[in-house]
Amino acid sequence: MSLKRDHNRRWRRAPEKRPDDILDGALTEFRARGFTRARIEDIARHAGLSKGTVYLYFDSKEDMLKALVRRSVKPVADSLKNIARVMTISLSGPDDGKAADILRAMLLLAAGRLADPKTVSIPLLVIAEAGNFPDLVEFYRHEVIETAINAVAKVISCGIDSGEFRPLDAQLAARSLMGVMVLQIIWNGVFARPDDVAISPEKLILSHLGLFLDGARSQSED
Amino acid sequence: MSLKRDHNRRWRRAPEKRPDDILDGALTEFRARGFTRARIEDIARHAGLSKGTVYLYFDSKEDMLKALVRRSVKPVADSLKNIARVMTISLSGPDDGKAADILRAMLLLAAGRLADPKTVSIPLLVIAEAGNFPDLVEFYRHEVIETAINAVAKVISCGIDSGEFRPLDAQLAARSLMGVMVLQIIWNGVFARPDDVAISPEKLILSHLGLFLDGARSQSED
Amino acid sequence: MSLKRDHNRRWRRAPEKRPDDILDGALTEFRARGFTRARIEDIARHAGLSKGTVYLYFDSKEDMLKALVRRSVKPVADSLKNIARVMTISLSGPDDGKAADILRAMLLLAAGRLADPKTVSIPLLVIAEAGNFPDLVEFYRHEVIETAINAVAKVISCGIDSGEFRPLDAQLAARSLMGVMVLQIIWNGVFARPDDVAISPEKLILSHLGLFLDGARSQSED
Amino acid sequence: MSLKRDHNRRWRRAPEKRPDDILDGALTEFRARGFTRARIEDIARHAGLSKGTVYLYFDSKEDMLKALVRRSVKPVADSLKNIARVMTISLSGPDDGKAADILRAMLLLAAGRLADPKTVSIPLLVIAEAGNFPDLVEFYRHEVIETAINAVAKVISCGIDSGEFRPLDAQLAARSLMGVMVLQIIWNGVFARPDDVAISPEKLILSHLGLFLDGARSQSED
DNA sequence: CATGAATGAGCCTTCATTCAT
DNA sequence: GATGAATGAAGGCTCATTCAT
Repeated sequence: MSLKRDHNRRWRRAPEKRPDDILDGALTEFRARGFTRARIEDIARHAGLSKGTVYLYFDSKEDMLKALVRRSVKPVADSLKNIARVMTISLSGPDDGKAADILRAMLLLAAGRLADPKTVSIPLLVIAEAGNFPDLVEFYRHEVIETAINAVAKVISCGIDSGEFRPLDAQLAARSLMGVMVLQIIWNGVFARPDDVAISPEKLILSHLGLFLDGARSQSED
Repeated sequence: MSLKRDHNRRWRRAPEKRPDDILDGALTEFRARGFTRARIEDIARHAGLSKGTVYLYFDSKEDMLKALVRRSVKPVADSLKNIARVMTISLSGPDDGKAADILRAMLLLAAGRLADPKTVSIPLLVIAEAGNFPDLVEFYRHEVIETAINAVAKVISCGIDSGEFRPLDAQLAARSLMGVMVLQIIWNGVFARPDDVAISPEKLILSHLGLFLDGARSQSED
Repeated sequence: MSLKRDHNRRWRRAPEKRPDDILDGALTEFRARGFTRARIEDIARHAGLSKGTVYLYFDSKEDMLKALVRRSVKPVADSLKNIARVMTISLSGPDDGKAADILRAMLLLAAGRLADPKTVSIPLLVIAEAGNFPDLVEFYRHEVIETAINAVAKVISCGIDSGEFRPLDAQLAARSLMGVMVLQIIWNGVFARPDDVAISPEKLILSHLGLFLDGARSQSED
Repeated sequence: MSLKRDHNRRWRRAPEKRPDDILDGALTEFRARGFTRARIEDIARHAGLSKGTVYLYFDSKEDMLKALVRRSVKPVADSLKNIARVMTISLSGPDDGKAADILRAMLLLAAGRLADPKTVSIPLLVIAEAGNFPDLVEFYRHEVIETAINAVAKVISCGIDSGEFRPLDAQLAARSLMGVMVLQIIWNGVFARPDDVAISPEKLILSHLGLFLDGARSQSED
């Protein structure tokens, strides 16, 4: 048994996981060196494969990028499904603060994702390569950004309708709410250093939500 | 033959403005095709120069990127100087809403900048090339991000101290305030389409500020 | 799982015919895409086999090409044997026109072959890959070209000796006779389009032979 | 003066001749190793240039092949123009043997070209790469083959009309006439060895023409 | 100073060949 | 025997940079 160990360096991982392993490697390299400068050979090495092998799973480097973004969309969709569930539960609860609770659930869920560098890297990649892959940008905008903003805006609208919030432009308010997350993605993915006192996403988001909700509930004094 | 020399040459600018022209061209190309894929020849053409000539002004493509970012820092510093002036004026005014007014001035100033694509492109470029130029990132973090956040946080702190705002974590609150701007930069620079109904930066920021200020002034109900 | 093994496999031929099937596939691909660009996998598919399997029958792609040419030599040898038979028969016939009859038989036999694209492709392949396989060229020259030309030249010599033809350089005259066939091979294999009014090889050859024989029989007026 | 000799190996040849030098190198390599296996670097070396430089003159390897064929068409057109001149002169001469003289002039002109390996290589290249470049084949067929065959056929037709030749299918007869040349191109370009007793193109063609003319003038006995 | 021809390092992609199953 | 996943050499093309003019 142990004799077969690492024989000729073939067959290291379960073949079924190859595409995913490759995408992980691609993500790492794309983020570290940018799409253009990332070398297929390095990506392959991350997955314990040789250069040529990745072409058994992906047609081109561009294809990898697209698969990467596509793969990152699923979690967003799943998240939104979860939120819908929270929403349903919440709607059957007591009358006050429903929208607030849902928004909190949404943002905390998102905050949870911010901890995973793999998740955070994708939007950064899309941003970095925007100029070269307009269709990718369009896809991401539609499947992630608009989907998420609209979901938040809808909850805010409900809150306004039920009188929980004062009248607001829901689209703008949604952006007010989402902005911090974007800032945090950029911060963590681009500017944060290992030696930084990491800002807790939860704290940040609860603080933000506190300000937002108080503001949204108050009668504007301005 | 030699009579033809120097004809149909385009629009020879004052040599003193050359570096700036080149940087403008570089910015355009860097944003359109990414740093790696941008070609020196195209950058040169934007400035009405030939390939070789840009090397009289910059040592390398990398050098151009760094100069570009360095150049973009000045406006930020200038802005903050302006804010300091506003602050001084405001402090000599009536007692209420001073911090609020300063914050409004700061954000509107920033909102004004968001309209200029040239300004907006720089942070996107830094984000895109973060992996390849750590020192650039560090420079930008220190000279722009931290400077700006700290300025905002300081004003918020003043507002808290004067009782204008309820007790808040000024750093977190500053991020709450700045987030929308980051979101807007990303949106305009990456995802917005020409046919979009453009979101007015002023409206967005005033809406955001309204929520923030109301929230910051209220006694938290949460 | 293991139950599915060996299903939807295509049409398993008798293993004895494999090499020939493979060579047929190789010929098809070599002609369609050139030797270098032909892919083993495609060749294998033509024979209903998988990539690896062809290596059980041939050592390399180069080996396939050589086998292909070797295989094409047999029909030439067979043809010449047939001609020898015709010659024998003819020799026992009446005295006039013997050489002419033999030449006619030879050319018509060859003309028959010109209709088969598989036959015609081989010399084209040899021509195309001449630079890369000098030994192949040498082999083909010796086994096919020289053999055929010499056979024709020999018949012409007989015709001269018997007075049927005027004195001629038999080698040159043989080339005069064979040239049209080469032209026709090139034309059909390279330049002819599907929508062309196909030139009948028989007509062409009989016309050619008519000219040649009249010329060879006449006393030169030039 | 001699100090500048070979300085940094730049500027060896007259730049105006570069494209032609490159094409010569390409022709050499294409013939020696086939289009696919020919390496740009080797082609460049033939012209005393580096790899990248050839891309200043040609867009791609394919482009070189096309330019090569295009370049080879001009001599053919020029030849045919020359023949037209010969034809005009001949027509004003004595009545007998006009068509024969013109055909002799045409074939001898062509025979002269056969001595130049550069000329002979082109059709071989077209034949070798036919499968990969159908448009090139079409171009060559139209601009060279059909043009030449039609020119010959036209002269033969004149000869028939004037009673110089017996009734013949001019298209087939033209092929009878041209075939030897094709054979000779193939022979010289593919099968001939340095140690062969070279067949003189003139002898071959005069012999061929002798047979052809005698045959064409005689009243068919067959 | 300005030019742009020339250079050559760099990398994606293909595919013949191998070999564990 | 048969398979097809894996390997890695090879080469076309791009473009930052240099430098003779």
